[in-house]
Amino acid sequence: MPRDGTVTRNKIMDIAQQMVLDVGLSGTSVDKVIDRAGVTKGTFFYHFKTKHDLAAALIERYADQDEHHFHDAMDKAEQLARDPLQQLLIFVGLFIEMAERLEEPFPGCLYASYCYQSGAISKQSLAQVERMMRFWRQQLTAKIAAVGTAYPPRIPVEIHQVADHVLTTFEGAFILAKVMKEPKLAAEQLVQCRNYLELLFATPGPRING
Amino acid sequence: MPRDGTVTRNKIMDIAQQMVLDVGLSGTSVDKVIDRAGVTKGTFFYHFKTKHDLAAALIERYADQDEHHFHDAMDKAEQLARDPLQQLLIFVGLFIEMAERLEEPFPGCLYASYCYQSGAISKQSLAQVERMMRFWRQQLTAKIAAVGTAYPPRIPVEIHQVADHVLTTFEGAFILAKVMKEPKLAAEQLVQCRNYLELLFATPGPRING
DNA sequence: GGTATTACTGACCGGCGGTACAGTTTCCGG
DNA sequence: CCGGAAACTGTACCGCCGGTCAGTAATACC
Repeated sequence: MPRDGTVTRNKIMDIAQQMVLDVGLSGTSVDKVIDRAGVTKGTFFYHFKTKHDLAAALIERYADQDEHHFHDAMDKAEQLARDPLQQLLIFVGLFIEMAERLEEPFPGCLYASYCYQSGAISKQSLAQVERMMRFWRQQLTAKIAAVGTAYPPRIPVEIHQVADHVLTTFEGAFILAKVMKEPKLAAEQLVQCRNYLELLFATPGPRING
Repeated sequence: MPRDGTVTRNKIMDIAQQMVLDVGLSGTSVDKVIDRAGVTKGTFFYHFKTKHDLAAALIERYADQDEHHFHDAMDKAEQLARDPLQQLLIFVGLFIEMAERLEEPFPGCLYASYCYQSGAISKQSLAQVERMMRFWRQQLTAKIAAVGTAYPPRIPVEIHQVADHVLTTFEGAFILAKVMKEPKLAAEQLVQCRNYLELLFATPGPRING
């Protein structure tokens, strides 16, 4: 047998994540996972002590990827512009571009999946989800605070609530897109979010759109 | 035994809905439901042919209540103002008031729960969820279209996408609030949504906030 | 070339899951 | 007061579920 077990481990995780996003963690049976992955039960429990262990591994990997996506987009945005408002709008714009590329009804967000099964998820995995949401809030709050000093908001707002609205839009849009079977919906809703940011911090002067 | 079975039936449904929102449908076992409801298994399957039958009954009842809430709020808004923009802002405002009253981390939305378990839910129940979301879209699109003719949007938008943003905010905010354990978050995010509507349709003239 | 370690197999188990069903109590119309 | 429907009970069934374990194949190292 080959020596590198990470291949098998990743295959199991890929299939499991797919299933979790489809039927939830409780609905995802080990039997079905190993069946689709083409491995035996012994293999599964060699890589993961328990089913909760798998769930923890899934959310950890997902959070890692998420954090990388965030930094990639933010770095890119900060390279493309010096003005904080432009950076913010570009940041959201990059995710709009990504969302626009989606053709089929995409799987959804693992954070939301865990959230709506919270009673069946370990405290640690739940804490990981919360940590990631606070990460988004913190990072975006910092950026938007910088925007706010340069461009006074046209309506008095709490900066961190504006930051939260970006994540809110993500999570909400995923649900709408899934239910309505309209992949484009995610991008459309992010556009609304960007519109809000644009209007909120727009200088009253010349013109907004162009 | 009492003749009115609807009491028992409702008790089962109440407990089941609570559990579904906590652990998902797959995680909600009939055994636990009847245990908490204090009835026997036979009783359960007298009222519901199958577990999927219960799920269908739950979403049907939920949709009914949802539709009533919608109409209640819209009727009230239309009574309190004649201007469509004011009606729209009041409509959202009424939901903000409701959300502000929440003290503890509230249960969440059944639509979202079903959405993130779609593979384990019957086509009919899923169709019901989709129908309700299209109901919201349609109703709000009509109202916002009226607003749009009176107040030209400051950014060119598709009206139905603006309508969708209200539902998007609801669904997204529920998730954030649950994960962060901040009940107030739902209200805060609806405020952001109202801000967007306000800014989008504001007359450029005198002032927005007051 | 032997040995320790890693990667994997496949059979097995106790329990809980949803479901069926035959019987029992309650109540209402006639 | 009696038949019959509605509401409910108790139990038994069986498949699937998460998890265990003893064993085997392949490789890495010495």
